[in-house]
Amino acid sequence: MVKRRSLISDYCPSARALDAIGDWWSLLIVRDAFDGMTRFSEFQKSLGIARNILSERLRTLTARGILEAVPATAGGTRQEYRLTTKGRDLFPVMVALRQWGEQHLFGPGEKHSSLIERDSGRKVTLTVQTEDGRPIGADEAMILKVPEADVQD
Amino acid sequence: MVKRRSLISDYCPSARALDAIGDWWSLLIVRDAFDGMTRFSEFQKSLGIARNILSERLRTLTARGILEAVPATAGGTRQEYRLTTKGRDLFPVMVALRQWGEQHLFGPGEKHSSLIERDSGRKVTLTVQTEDGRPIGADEAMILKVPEADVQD
DNA sequence: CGCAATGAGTTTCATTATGAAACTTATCTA
DNA sequence: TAGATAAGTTTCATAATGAAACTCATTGCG
Repeated sequence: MVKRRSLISDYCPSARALDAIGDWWSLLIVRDAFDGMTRFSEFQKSLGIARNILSERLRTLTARGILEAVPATAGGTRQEYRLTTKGRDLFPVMVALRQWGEQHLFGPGEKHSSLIERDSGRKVTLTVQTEDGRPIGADEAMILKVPEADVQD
Repeated sequence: MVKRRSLISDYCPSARALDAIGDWWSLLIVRDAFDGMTRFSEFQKSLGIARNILSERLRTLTARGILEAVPATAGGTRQEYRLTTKGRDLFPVMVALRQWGEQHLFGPGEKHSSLIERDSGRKVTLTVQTEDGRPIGADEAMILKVPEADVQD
């Protein structure tokens, strides 16, 4: 398998995003990180991921600035993996995935975990809207491409 | 490589969502579908994906009800792949990925395509909020787990 | 109409990524 | 201090992927 073509030079932000976190495990690790997990073994137990793969993914996520590795104890060699600001900014992505999953991947009456506001207990939702706050749907939006003239090879 | 463990029975909607569309190509195909592509060769050219893999992915996305295959011409054997309602409901996921990509994966001054409202030309953004419309951040939200008692093995 | 070009796949084969298990240090804990 | 746990790394078998060649239908087009 010739190494997968990188989309890092693509001018579509979604493509670059998928290039960074679009592999199988990364977003699951990030989900667990949002859930408060920080240690290698926590991720490993939660996801059932092979330890060599987890090791590689944590390294990559750290290299990409989504997680940061901080020493768990002073002078120790063990690490804690924490979300960076960049990582925490993936929150809307997680919420979007969750919302779609709730809508389409659970049977009626089937239980699932929920995302709520800590203080009020209210359900958290996500809205696509224009700058001035009007919610809109996919059919009302369009992609404005980068003009060819501005794209350097 | 023993077949990847499915997360379809996970009670976390994000995990199920990733199980459905979390592989490398699926969301890129969906992105192109949002962009109006419908034909095998369009996807193939746009993504540079191997044709056997594209074939398999289109089959899977169709089986999962995210795309639907409709005959391109009456009596013909060629297909058109169109987003279903379930597929179009992935719009917020795409917007979330795009927004994160714009924020974190482009240098200052580097051009990228933009998502705008067709009629007004206004930028489209995405907000995480409570039911009553107040925007909130990741730190104000928490996951409410399914009580163990309600989870059947 | 007939033939070349294109579209939409499928098959085959080489290579890479993944998973499981065993192995290695380092760090806790009783 | 010894045994248990944490955090990896190495090794090996297997599955997933990619490229290219191949197949068969459809489309142009002269």
